Amino acid sequence: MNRLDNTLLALLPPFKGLESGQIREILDQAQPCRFSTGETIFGEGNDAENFFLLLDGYVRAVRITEDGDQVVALHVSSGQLFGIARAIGRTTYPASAIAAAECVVLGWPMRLWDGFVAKYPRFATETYSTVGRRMGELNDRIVEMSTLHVEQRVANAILRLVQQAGRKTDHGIEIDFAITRQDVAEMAGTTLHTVSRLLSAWQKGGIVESRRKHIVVTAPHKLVVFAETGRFP
Amino acid sequence: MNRLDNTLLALLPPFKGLESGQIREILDQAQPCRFSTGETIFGEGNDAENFFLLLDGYVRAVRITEDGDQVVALHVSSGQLFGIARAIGRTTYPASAIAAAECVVLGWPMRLWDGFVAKYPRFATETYSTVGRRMGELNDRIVEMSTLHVEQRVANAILRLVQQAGRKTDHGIEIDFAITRQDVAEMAGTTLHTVSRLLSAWQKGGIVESRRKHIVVTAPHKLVVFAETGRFP
DNA sequence: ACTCAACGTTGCGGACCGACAAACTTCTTT
DNA sequence: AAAGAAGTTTGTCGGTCCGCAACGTTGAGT
Repeated sequence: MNRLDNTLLALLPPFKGLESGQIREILDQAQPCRFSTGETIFGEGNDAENFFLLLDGYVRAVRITEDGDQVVALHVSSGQLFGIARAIGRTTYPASAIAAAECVVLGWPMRLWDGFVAKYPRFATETYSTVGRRMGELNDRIVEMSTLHVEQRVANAILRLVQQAGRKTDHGIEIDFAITRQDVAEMAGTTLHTVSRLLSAWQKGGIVESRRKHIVVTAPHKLVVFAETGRFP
Repeated sequence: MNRLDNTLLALLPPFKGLESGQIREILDQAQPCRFSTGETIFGEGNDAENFFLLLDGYVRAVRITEDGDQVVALHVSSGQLFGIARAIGRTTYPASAIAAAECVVLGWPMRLWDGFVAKYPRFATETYSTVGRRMGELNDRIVEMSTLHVEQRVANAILRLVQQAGRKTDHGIEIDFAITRQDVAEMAGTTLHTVSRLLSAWQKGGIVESRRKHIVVTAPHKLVVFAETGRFP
C-alpha cells in the first residue's frame, strides 16, 4: 500500500525531485488517515499538532462566529498541504477542517516541520506559495464583497469551486463533491434562499444544471462574463 | 543619522537580539527613504524588487478593481515589515502601498531576502507571523462582511484602526493619521455617505468625536460592544 | 415500502442601504 | 481676500436582498 503512496508523493509539488530514500523517510514518519464526508479533521483554535497533505478528496476550512453563523474560508483539493499553521507563525489552527468528501490524508506531527523546511527546499517554497495563493483568494473575496452584488458574488463562488474541484462531464463542468445551497451561501456571504433563487434562474437561462447537492456549470464562459460584468452576454 | 537607526533597529522584532556588527551590515545594505502623505511606495502588480521596514508613519495597502473601485486591504504601522511578497511565494506585489502619513522607510533589494531569512532567525519567524496576523485579519473581515450589517462593519473597521494606529488624547483615542469617510468606507465595504451618517449618529451618542479627516473614539468600550452585538449598552 | 430528516423551491413584505442630489464647511492656493 | 478644491452633511427615493413561512422533493434508514 505504501508503495503506491511512494510514487504518488514524488509527483506532488512539495516533494518533487526528491530521491526515493527521502520519500521513504518522509512516508515512514507520516500517519495515513481516512475521513468520511462531514468528519472534522481538526478544529478552529485547537493546538496545531499536525500538518497534513490531502492525497484524495476535498477539505473545507470553515470558521464559526459566536452566534453560530458558519463561513467557508477556503477549499483544499487533492495534492495540497493544509493545517500548515506553522507556516504563518501560528500555534493554533485558524479554522476548522472538515472533509467535504471521502478523504485520504497524510499527517505529520508538527515537530517535524522545521526539519522538513530545512531538508526539502521544495517543501518550503511550496508551502509559502500555498499561503500566498490562499491569501490572494481571501483578498479577492474581500474586494468582491466590497464592490459586487450578491448575484456576482455567488457566480464568483461557483467559479472558484469549478476551478478548484471542477470535473468535466458531458453536460459541462461539475463540482466534484456534494455541495448544498447552504454551503454556497456560506461562501458568498448570503442566504440559501437567495442561492436557490439564483440557481433556478440560471438553470432557466441554460447556464447551470443542478440537482440535489450537485451543481454542473453548462456554460462556464457565460458565467465568467456575468461574474465580471453583472450582465449575461 | 545612521547611529539613530542603529539602536532603533535593534529593538524591532525582526532584528531583535542581533549584534551591532550585524545591524551595521543590515543598515549598510538598506536604502533609507521618505514618502509624504499620498505618495505611492509601490504599485499593485509591479515586480517585487524591494522589501521594506516602516520606521515611522503609516502605510495603506490598497487594491483597485477594473471599474475603479478602491478597497483598503490593510494598514501597516511603524516597526512592521511590508512589501514582503517573497514571504508568500510571490514575485509581484499583491497590492499598492501608499503612504497614509509622512513615512520613513528602509528598503532592501529582494535579492537579499534569502540571506536575511537564513542569517537572522528572528527575521524569518517575524515575517511569517506578520503574514499570519494579516491573514487572520483578512479572514476576520470576510467573516464580518458575511455575517454583519454595515453599522457593525464600520464599527469594526474603526476599532481596527484604533488598534493599529490609536493614540491616547484627553478626549479618547484618536486615529493617528488623516483619514476620510471615504477611506473608512473602503475598509468596511460601504459608501462615504453611510459612514458619514453613522459617525454623525455616534457623535450624538457620545461614542466618537470627528472633525475633518480626524476621528477620536471617546467611548471605545461602547463601540466594542456595539461591534459585537449590534446594540449600544 | 414506509417514515423521517435533510435539502430545495417559491411567494411575499419590508428593512437596509446604496444612488442621486444639493448645500455646507474646511483647507489650500494664488 | 477671493476662488477653488476637497471633504462632509443631510434628505429623499427606490432597488436589492433578507427573513419568514409554507410546501415540495429527494434520499437514507428500518
